[in-house]
Amino acid sequence: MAARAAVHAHTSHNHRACIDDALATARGLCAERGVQLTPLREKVLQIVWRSHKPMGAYEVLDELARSHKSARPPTVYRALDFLMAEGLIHKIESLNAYLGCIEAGAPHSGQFLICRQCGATEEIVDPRLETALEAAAGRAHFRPERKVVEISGLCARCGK
Amino acid sequence: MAARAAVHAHTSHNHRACIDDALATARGLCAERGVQLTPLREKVLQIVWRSHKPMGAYEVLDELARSHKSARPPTVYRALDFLMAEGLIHKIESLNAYLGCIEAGAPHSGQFLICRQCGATEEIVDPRLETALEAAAGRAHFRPERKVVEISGLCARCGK
DNA sequence: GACAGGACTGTTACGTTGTAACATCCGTCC
DNA sequence: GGACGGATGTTACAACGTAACAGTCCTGTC
Ligand SMILES: [Zn+2]
Ligand SMILES: [Zn+2]
Ligand SMILES: [Zn+2]
Ligand SMILES: [Zn+2]
Repeated sequence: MAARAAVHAHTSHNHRACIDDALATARGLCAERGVQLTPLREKVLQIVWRSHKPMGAYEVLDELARSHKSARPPTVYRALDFLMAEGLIHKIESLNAYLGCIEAGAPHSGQFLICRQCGATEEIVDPRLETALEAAAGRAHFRPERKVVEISGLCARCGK
Repeated sequence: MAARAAVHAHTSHNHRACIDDALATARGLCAERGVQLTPLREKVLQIVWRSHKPMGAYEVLDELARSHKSARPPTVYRALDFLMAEGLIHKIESLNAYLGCIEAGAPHSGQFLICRQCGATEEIVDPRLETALEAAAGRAHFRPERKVVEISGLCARCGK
């Protein structure tokens, strides 16, 4: 797998590299696992990765339909479901939208920082926060499986 | 404000007391703030509090319509929006459903433990987790405003 | 080569969740 | 009385998501 640059969603950067990296990683993981990253699924992944802003399913559909006339809601949702199952994208529950995963291959629920100003959403992988979540659940005698953490506010750039 | 029993959502308890307490607290807070907890809004709050399972807006609507023939989606969404604005209920984003707040009056984003087996959802107010969220955001130079924390899994009872 | 099975995609139709926009009602203030 | 602001009534629609069945394509088997 290609080395991953430490890019922050809200900063300007060579986003082409983000996309190429995500696609290469996805191809590698799917090959390893013996699942099919079909052209359709890859195209949807590419569309989701067009930016660091979570993208709604119908927005993906509109994009997809430009090159794929037969695209319908199930087309998109099936691809999104596949990509989520393989850990290649996340759903942002508070926005009903989807975002490329920056740590594909390492199973995890995402932790997200969503800028309400610019929309850029950064996935963080913070072991201390993960520990705190486990501990909080443990104190309540709860066995956690999926952890949704979505923090909205202002990113470094928009926060002045 | 009435003293609040430390009740866990998944355990059996005198739920009537939960409801009475929530309504009393709501009336007190709205009076203090000079906002109107109208009969309609109070009824919706009561319906949301019927259980410790998050309730969908259309489920609320069905209940409400039994006693309020003119109820329509906007009727319910306006009441839910008011109750959220006053911090009397929370929206559970991962379920598109609504839950009574156990700490009304103390402004906070909720932290929730959602049992996938029995559906009971417990709101926790865990200062250590809160601190960890703030710290994680801070390390990313992010200024948090709203924090969505929804942990799904098995509650103490369902986890065997 | 026929054929059964499985994975993927096409297609139609519908279910669920949420909102815009405008009308009406009602109490308060001048 | 008349203007206003807050709350509710009412219609229509937008946005998000899924069920169900049909077609395609590949592959393994006989
Ligand atoms: Zn990028
Ligand atoms: Zn991720
Ligand atoms: Zn209770
Ligand atoms: Zn609360």
